[in-house]
Amino acid sequence: MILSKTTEYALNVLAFMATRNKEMYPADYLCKELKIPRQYLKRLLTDLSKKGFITSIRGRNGGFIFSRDLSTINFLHVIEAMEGPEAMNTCLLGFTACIVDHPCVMHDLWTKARSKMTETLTNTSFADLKNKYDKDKKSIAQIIIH
Amino acid sequence: MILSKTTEYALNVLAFMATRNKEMYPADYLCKELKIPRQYLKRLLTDLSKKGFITSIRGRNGGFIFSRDLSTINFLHVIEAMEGPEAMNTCLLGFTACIVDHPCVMHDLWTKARSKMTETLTNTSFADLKNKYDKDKKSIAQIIIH
DNA sequence: ATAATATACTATAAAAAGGTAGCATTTTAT
DNA sequence: ATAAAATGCTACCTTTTTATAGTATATTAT
Repeated sequence: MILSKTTEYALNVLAFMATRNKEMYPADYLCKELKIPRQYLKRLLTDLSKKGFITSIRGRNGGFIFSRDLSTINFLHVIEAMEGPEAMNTCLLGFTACIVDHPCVMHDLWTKARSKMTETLTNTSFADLKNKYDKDKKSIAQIIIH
Repeated sequence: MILSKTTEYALNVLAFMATRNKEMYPADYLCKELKIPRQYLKRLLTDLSKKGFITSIRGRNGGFIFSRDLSTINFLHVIEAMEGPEAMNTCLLGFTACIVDHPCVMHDLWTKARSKMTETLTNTSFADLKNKYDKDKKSIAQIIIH
């Protein structure tokens, strides 16, 4: 499963923000915690806020917060926002003409297997992530290591 | 699902070679049929032969043929050979430290969903692909459109 | 007011992926 | 032998992705 580094960063940032209980996440703080290149992360954060996942607050004491309830954002939302709406919908063989009317040889098999995955990505919101994190924290010392 | 273009080309070429009944596939022929950039494809074919999927035969009347039985090559083999052995095994959140001892928050869920997919890729050999192609060819006019 | 601390923007550099061109080498039909 | 037809190799170019630097703008504690 290969997502672009940028998408991984995005999921990483949002997962971090979702599981901590801070009121505000300044870029520099996130940068330090997640070891993502400073300027690149800043641009990513601006991008994520333009995409409606987080809200930016400028000025002293500013930073970023989620702009809507964690339960309304799932993993597929983020992946598709970053990689394009068709990212999880492409033909395994790369045939542009592989569509319902003219499926390629792998079509049925692939669609079935892939849908299992996107199902998971759709059914998991960042609220679920937070719940799991809060629950597991008690038993496992370090869940996200960074 | 995002594979690199090169990996898509690789699957495309091998799927094509597996389903046609030619004795030999010269690079120029594959290039014309599959519309993959000529020189790039040549390099890819050399690469695929070095990786043991196909054998190159030089000189007049040369070209490429599968170097082993179609039933011994599955889709995961090719994807991992192209993208690296860990390609289908990476953490969704991109945490390098997400391992069995210290799983990340998404680990269980993700591993489960993903394994459904790799299972399909493992269980489908290029012989299966050929069988499916031969069977479907009768009912669907054009299965692989290019 | 002003200094401190944020994000926003723009331009550019570096690295990786994708693609091109030309020539060398190998094989075989003639 | 030789020409044709194939792969092999190397160097380079283009595009995309990732990363950096510097400056502008906004907000607020003091």
